[in-house]
Amino acid sequence: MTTDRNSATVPGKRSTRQRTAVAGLLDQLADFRSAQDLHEELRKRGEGIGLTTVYRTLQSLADAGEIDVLRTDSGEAIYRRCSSHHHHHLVCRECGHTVEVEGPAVERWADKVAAENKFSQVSHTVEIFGTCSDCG
Amino acid sequence: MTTDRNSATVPGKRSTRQRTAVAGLLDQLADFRSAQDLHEELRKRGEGIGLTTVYRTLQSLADAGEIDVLRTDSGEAIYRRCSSHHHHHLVCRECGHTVEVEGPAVERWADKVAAENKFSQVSHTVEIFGTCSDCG
DNA sequence: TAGGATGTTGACAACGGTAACCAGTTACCC
DNA sequence: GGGTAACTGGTTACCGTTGTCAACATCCTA
Repeated sequence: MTTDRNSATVPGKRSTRQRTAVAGLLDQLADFRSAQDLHEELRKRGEGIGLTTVYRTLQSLADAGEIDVLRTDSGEAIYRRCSSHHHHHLVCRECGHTVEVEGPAVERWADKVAAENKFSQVSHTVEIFGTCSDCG
Repeated sequence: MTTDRNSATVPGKRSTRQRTAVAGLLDQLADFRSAQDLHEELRKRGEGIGLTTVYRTLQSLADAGEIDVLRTDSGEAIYRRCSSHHHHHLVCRECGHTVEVEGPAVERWADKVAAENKFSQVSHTVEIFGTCSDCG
């Protein structure tokens, strides 16, 4: 263990009850969730926390690379605590269940395509959506 | 030529001046553009057309598979006329310049990963973003 | 080709997710 | 413990997008 993953906070930020609660909830959940979803869950658990604070906290966690952000078809942002190394996702459309996947060949392919077309500062999004065996 | 690509309209829909204008503009543009962007461009060209109509037309074109839809980091939808076969995009973050790319190996990889995890009805999004040589 | 049924348009209002504001509160450092 | 700078959260504002509905255009039929 290189870092303390639980109750992980963003360096340079103060440790508050609210931030701890958001980080802690994300640690427990395996699926991608929307900000409003997380806010509702926190209140359901008795955490007094404002929606604004949830948005702010998620944003700073995302900026710090602590969590991953995806967009649903409707354009809503969804968040999930992920491992720190580069990876992609296999996400169930029904329940949000997520599997982290790796594809070294895909990384190489993307870099090659970008280079062939003289693009620089390359990033890519690769997400696979489907219906998981529980929902199938 | 199997189908008439220019002035392409959606089957079952009436052919109106506004729909023709939107489809025609998309035919001319090589880059991904937002609905508001397209609306502004059409008005600049003297086309009387409402923003609502632009949104509706883009939606029906997208539903019919006539155009591709992507989401920017900010969640805004952007649209582009694309070839009909399955492909992905290499998109310039600065100017929206787009290159259609293919990656058979990526398709196979995505299918394999999904199958290994027992996911069905699989789709995937693969987009590469970077800075093109003109903007670099 | 006229006339009507029905799909389409567009100004406007509403909506939903997200971000800005700012006064009150809290964590951190000495 | 006390000062200060960061944080919180209710509220308001924002922005992309969609719903509404009366006026209108298209297309079919006679």
